[in-house]
Amino acid sequence: MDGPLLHQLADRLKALSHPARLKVLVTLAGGDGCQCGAIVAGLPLAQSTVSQHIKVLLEAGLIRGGTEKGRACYCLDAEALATLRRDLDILFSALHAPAPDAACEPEKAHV
Amino acid sequence: MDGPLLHQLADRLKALSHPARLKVLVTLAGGDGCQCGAIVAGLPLAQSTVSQHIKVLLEAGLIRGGTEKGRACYCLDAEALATLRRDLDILFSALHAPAPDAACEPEKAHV
DNA sequence: ATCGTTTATCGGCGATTTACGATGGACGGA
DNA sequence: TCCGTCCATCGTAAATCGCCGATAAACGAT
Repeated sequence: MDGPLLHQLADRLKALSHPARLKVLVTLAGGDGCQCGAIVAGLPLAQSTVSQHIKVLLEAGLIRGGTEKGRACYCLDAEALATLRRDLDILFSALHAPAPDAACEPEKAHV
Repeated sequence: MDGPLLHQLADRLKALSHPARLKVLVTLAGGDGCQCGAIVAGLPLAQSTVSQHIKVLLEAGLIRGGTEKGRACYCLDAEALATLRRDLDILFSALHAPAPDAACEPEKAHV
């Protein structure tokens, strides 16, 4: 887990760090098809705003698609999502503290 | 995966969506102890900036600790990290497209 | 040819983020 | 006591974000 790797991971996490964008992903996975209209309908946001969120997900490489013939058509990039999931697993594995002597519990707060 | 859940997950992901903060977590897991000084030394940032990143992680509940006696002492919140990992697993599971008829490949780009 | 629909992009606004230096408090050592 | 170190906080500047309405492009239908 060195510098560039963390940077790249942070970028993808940033794309996920907004409820609207998470909802877009879940909606796309819902099989309701790929229409953008359906996505807009499911969010309390203006169409232009949703379009921008989609753009963020596209640029992060988490979804694929575009506008084919007047109609938009987006879908999850399963491969990218799998890669992200794997990278997160690596991160969380790296985050397993190696038996800390419990020397770090200032107050543990109102237990 | 409904609204509030996505919102709460997005908040935690936001805390992770910066390379410096990821590095802080990895450093804390490195067992180098909990010193803030060690963290600052490992980052190309000013001490005040690092302190703010630590604050973000604290507020997200991903790390615990504080300043005990002049010296700072932080450590990963293993429980919170485990919860986050589980929530991410739920998300990624929800993101498994249910056999999309491959009807969504506008151009697949320059293959 | 003209409309209505769908979607992306532009311009702008307020809020938030990221970064820094400076300041101040708490502590240990000389 | 007087420094030096360590850390959090404040104030601030620059950049980015999140949102919107308006607009424009592409298309189908009339």
